[in-house]
Amino acid sequence: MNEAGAWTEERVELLKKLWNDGLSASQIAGELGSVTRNAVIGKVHRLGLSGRAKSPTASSTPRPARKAPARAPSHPMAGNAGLTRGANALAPQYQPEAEVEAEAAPMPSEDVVVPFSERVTIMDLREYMCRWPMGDPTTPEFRFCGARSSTGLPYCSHHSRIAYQPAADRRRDRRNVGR
DNA sequence: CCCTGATTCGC
DNA sequence: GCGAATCAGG
Repeated sequence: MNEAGAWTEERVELLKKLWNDGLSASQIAGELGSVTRNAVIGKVHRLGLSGRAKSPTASSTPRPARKAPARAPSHPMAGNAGLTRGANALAPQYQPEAEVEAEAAPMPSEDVVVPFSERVTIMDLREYMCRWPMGDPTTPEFRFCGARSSTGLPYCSHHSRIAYQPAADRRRDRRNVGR
């Protein structure tokens, strides 16, 4: 029996295939199962596949050898509270590369349903909150989406798609993202 | 707040 | 060789 988590020929081939196809490490990890995205990335690098189609900024990629916390961080970052991320195996989006669809609707007036509980006023608006305007700005009932937005972006992932009109999202069968 | 890949380093 | 922890960017 093949041990789950062992890099067999099949898994490596699938890994290379998916990686070459443009899938993200987390997605590949989710597809393979029993492996985290870190494992996938680690294997990818080990195979020498790193950099499938990333920015040419590689030239300016100084790798200052980090300190030496390695795996035994005597003390975490000074003042880091609630930052418990790390091996997050998730499958968010999936974009092969040529997913053209004639789904270019004439802009459906965002019939998106945003929970009121999510809506916030300018006072409660945070940097990481979606600034998608909702309602009439001239009325006191004007609110913002308030959903979490990718740092740097003014809107949440959902409204970003509407704002920038990239393309339709392609759902991907997600497996157990346990570990 | 979330995600992405890249790198390091203990096992 | 493997992968968690961590970094750095988006």
